[in-house]
Amino acid sequence: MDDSARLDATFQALSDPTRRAILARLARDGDVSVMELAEPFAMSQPAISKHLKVLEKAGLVSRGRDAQKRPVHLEAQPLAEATGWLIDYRKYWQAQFGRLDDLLDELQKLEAAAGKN
Amino acid sequence: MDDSARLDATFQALSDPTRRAILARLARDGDVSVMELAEPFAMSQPAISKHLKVLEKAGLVSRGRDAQKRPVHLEAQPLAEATGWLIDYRKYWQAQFGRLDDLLDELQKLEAAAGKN
DNA sequence: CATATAAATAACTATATGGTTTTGTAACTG
DNA sequence: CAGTTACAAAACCATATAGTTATTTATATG
Repeated sequence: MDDSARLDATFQALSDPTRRAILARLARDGDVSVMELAEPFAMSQPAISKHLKVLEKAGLVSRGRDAQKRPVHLEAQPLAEATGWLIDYRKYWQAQFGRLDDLLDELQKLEAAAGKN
Repeated sequence: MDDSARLDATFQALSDPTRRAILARLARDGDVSVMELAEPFAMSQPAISKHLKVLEKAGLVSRGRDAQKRPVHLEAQPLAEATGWLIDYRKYWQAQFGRLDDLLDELQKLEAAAGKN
């Protein structure tokens, strides 16, 4: 898989709110089993397993083994690559916020208002 | 469209190499007509128009009017929001970059100065 | 007015995506 | 060994996506 295809897979994986929520959960709680991940969602276990397969193909998670459980682990490398792509555009989006600290302020407002996705 | 849906649309728009190339072209050359955008691709004009519709729905481009031409303009706001989402994971991906460029340096300085994290 | 250019729209096709329910399997437990 | 838990795999369905060719619309020009 070349760089472009990896970015395809990463952005595609990030384009679903369930998958972003899974990543957020892993960032908060560390490794989590599939059942524990599925619990908050109004969705069947196989649906979550499918989302995990998408995340795994993008390299955003890896799987371990603990008895019957397959703990899911966050892998940040693709997030770094996606960020790297976006950083090339910073001169365009920086202007939207004026200065960097304005960006941070804006982010905090967005998160406070949205309750973090 | 709420924050989550906007992120969906943004990441989904960014998940295609043709659309990323279009954004890169607009960042380099400024506003560009549809025909000029289509030229480098082995793809029909309607296919490019469809990609532009995806980008426009995500708010990543806007359209002007110049005689028959509909110049395409880069809109960076959604890139800022996507970057904002990724920045929440920086502690995971920071290690991946050796020497970071000025954005991240500045981010770290700001945070250090503010006594955060 | 007739024609050319730029782009959008329509109609169609093939494949991908996101969900379901059902079934299968690997590992523990009594 | 029988049952349970945790998960994956299969089969199916509806909708979305990415492309095509053909047609239409808007604007400009001879």
